[in-house]
Amino acid sequence: MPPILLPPTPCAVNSTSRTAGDAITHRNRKLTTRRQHCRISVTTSCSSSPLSVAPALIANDPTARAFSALFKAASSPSPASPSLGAQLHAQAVVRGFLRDGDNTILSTAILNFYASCREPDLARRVFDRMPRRSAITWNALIKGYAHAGRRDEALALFRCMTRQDRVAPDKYTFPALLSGIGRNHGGGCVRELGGAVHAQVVKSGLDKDPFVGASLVSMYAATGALEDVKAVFDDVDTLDPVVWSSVISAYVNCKDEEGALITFYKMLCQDIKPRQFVYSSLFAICGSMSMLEMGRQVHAHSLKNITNKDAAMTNALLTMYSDCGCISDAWRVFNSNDIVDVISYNSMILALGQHAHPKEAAELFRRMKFSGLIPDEVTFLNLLSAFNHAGLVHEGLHLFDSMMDMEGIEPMYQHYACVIDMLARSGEIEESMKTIKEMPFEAETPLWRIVLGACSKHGDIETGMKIAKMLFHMEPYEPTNYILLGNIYARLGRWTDTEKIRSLMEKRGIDGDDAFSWIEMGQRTHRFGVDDRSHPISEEIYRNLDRLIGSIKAAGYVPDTSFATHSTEKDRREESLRYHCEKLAFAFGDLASPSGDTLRIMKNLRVCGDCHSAYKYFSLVTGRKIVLRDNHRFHHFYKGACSCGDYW
DNA sequence: TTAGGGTTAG
Repeated sequence: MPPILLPPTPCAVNSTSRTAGDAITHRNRKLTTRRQHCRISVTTSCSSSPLSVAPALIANDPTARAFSALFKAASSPSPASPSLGAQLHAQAVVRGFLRDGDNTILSTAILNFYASCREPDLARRVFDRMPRRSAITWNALIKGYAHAGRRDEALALFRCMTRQDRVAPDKYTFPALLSGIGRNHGGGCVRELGGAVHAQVVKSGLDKDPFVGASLVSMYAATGALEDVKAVFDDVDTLDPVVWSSVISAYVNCKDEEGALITFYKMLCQDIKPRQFVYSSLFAICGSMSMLEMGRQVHAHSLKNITNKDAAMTNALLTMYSDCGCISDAWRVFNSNDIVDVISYNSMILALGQHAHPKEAAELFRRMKFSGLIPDEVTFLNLLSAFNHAGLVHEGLHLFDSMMDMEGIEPMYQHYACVIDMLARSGEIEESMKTIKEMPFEAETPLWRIVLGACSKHGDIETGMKIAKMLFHMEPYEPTNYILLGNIYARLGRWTDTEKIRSLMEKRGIDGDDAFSWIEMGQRTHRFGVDDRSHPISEEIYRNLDRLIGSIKAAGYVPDTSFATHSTEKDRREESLRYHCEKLAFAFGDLASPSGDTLRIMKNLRVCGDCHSAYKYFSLVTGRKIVLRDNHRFHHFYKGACSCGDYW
C-alpha cells in the first residue's frame, strides 16, 4: 500500500471584525464605505459571503453607496444566497434609497446581484422599476435568465433590447446570451440559435472581440461542432490567452484530447503564457487518459508559470494524480493547497474512496466539518461511494439516513442509486429491490443493470431473469444487458444458453464494447486488446506471460474458468482467459520496466475476476506493486493481496 | 456588467 500522508487540519474560516477602518474585503476585492465604521475580512476558503456582514453594516446607518458596494461584492465570483440579498434589498427600500427606482447605481447593483445568484425574476422586478434602461441593465438581465438556464426568455429579452428599445448590443451582451444557449448542452436547436446569434455578432462587428470569441467557442463546443470552434478561433484576436483556453477546453469537451494537447503546444510556440484555466483543462485530460508522465510534465510547467494558484487548478491537479493511480501524490497536493474549498474535500474524499481508503475518507469528512466548511450533496455522494467500494454497508446506510438530519440535504437520485448498488452488491438483492420501489424517483436502466450484475454475482437467477426481461424490453439494443444475462448463464454452467445469447446478439447486429488495457511506458502508451498480437514485441510478451502464468500456478493460482464465457470445453475456457488484455499489459510492463518498479495499468471495462486473482499472484511472484484502474475504481496489488479486499 | 477551468452512482 502506498503511504498515506495525513493532511494538516485546515483553517478555513477567519473572520476578524468590527474594529477601525472602513473596508470590506472579499477575495481580493476591496470596497470602501464612507459612514459606517466596520472592518470585516473573509478568507477565500470561507463558505460565508460579504452579505454576512450586512447586520453590522445596517447597524451603522449606511449610505446608498455602501449598499451598492455590498451588493457588488456579493455578486461575484460566488454569489451569496438570494434570501440574504432580499433582506438587504428590503432595508434599502425602507431607507428610501430606491424610491421611484431612481438610483441607477444601487438598482443596477441589486439587479446584477439577483442575476448572479440565478434569480432572474427578482432581477426583472428591479429592472422594471428602473426609469432608465441602458445596455448595462439589459445585459445584466439577459445574463440572469441565461445563467438560470432560461434560454428562451434570455433570447426574447435580447430581441426586446435590440428591436423595441433599440439599444445596440455590445461586447458584454453576447457572452451573456451565448452562455445561456450553450448551457443547454447541445439539446434543442442550439446550433441553429447559436448560428443566428453568431450572425448578429458579425453584424455588430464584434467577431474579433476575445470575450465574444471565447463565448462563441464554448457555445459551439457544447454542440460538439469542433469545425465551427476552429472557424471562430481563426477569426478572433488569437493573442488573447482567454481564447486559447476556451479552445483547449472546447477540445476537451468534444473528447479530442490530442487536439487539446496540440493546441497547448501551439499556444506555447506563440509565446502565450498559459493561465490557471489552461492547466486545469490539461490536468483533466491527463487524468482521464491516465497519462501520468504527461501529467507530471504539465504540473512542472505550471509551477514555472503560475505564481498564484487557485482552488480549481489545484483541485484538477489533485484529481489528475488520483486518476493516474497516485493517491499519495493527490494527498500531497491536497496538503499543499492554501485554498481548500468544498470541492477540494469532495475531490479528496472521492479519491480516497476509489483507492479503497474508506476510513481516511470518513476522517476527512469529519475534518471538513470541523474546519467550518459545509458538506454538500456531492460530499455525501462521494463518501457513500467510498463506503460502497469497501462494502461498508452499515456505515453507508447510516450516512444515507443521517443526510437530512445532519445537513438538511435531501437525497438525490444518485444517492439512492449508490445505496441500491451497495445493498445489491453485498447480496441484499431483496432490500435493494424494495428501495427501488420506495424511492421517490423512477429507476433508470443503468441502475437496473447494476442490480442485474449483482444478481449474477450472488446467483439470484429468478430476480436476474425478471430484470433482464424488463431491460430487453426497454433497451433491446443495449449490449450490456445481453452480456450480463450471458454471465448469469455462464456462472450456472449453462453454456448452451450463453451461446444462444451470443448468437442472438450477432443476429441483431449488437456488438459489445471490446475490452482493452493500456500502460504508459517510455513516454508512449501501449494498448492491448484480448488475444492481441499487434504489438511489435508481441512474441516476447506472450512468452513472458506464459512464463508468469507458470510461476503463479506454482504459487497456487488456479484459473477461474467461471469467468470464461466463450466456450464449452474446460481447456479452451482456460485458454480463453490466459490472454486477457490486462494480463498482456502486465506481461509487457514486467518485461519493459526494471524489476521492483510499480506498474500502473488501465482497463476500459471492469477487471475480470480471474485477472484479479492472477494480478494478486503476479504481485507476489514479481515483488511488484501494481495499480490497476478499471472503469469502476482502483485496485492496489501488493504481496499477493489487493486493496479492495476482493470486494468490488 | 463581460469569457474560459476543478468534485458528482458503476
